[in-house]
Amino acid sequence: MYICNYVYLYMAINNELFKGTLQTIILNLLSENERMYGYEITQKVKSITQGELLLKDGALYPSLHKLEAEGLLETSTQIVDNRLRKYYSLSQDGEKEVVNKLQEARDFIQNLQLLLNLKPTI
Amino acid sequence: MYICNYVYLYMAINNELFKGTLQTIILNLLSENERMYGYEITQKVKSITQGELLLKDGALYPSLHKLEAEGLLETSTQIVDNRLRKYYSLSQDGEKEVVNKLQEARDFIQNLQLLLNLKPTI
DNA sequence: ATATATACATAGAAATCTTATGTATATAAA
DNA sequence: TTTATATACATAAGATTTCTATGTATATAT
Repeated sequence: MYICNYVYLYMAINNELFKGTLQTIILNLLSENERMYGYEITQKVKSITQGELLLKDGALYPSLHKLEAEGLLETSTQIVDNRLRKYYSLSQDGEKEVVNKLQEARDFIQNLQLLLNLKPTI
Repeated sequence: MYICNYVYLYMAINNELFKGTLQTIILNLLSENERMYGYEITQKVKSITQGELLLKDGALYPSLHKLEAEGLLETSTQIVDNRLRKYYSLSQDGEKEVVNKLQEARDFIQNLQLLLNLKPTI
């Protein structure tokens, strides 16, 4: 446990920049996977970013609960190997919303690149 | 004043995503302009993003003060047209830090694009 | 005259994420 | 066989950032 926490502290990059992007990330992952459970999402994010972004429990679960409360996600529970899994999937509203969120993210990246000179202005 | 606020409310896109990027944006603007004052930064951000990102006073000034307190910015005041201007410029530490922040931003954008499928995974 | 633009500043509220903590089972390693 | 690690969920308290609202003051355009 101790070692584990240390490793995390040194691995985790500055997640500050990811603030506000979590809901979009979750919705997008669920748009390309019929259903996922929380822990699975954590691992997926970790593998996609090669360990650079580590989704914390304290951020993920409240975010999932909020998206469900907003009607964007639906859930179903299942017991696997004696452990509970809570599967999340996009609702109809969720499928609409992910399109909007992705467009917002594109605009955001575009503007950020302009502001930081990370792209030729054309 | 009223009309002005309304216009702002309807123009401003979801700035949620920009959380955490403000310091990097400020430092980068100052790395390509010898010195800038607060209001000038606001206008610059507005023009670069074609009005999509509107930097609020309540975010900008505290952020400038914090960067100064951290020793990344230096200031000099000047009176122009009977109005006070407080010019900010990068300190030596600031010039080093902007390099780090820009690299973090590049990594962030790269990872976000991977997570949102906004780029071929190659 | 009045509204708008310029120019700074700060306090309180809202939102998000981190840290810390809790419960519980399965499996690999010492 | 004890210990650590991985799996799987959850929440409360604190930190940080940004937004909203408010304040002061001058210049300029209508």
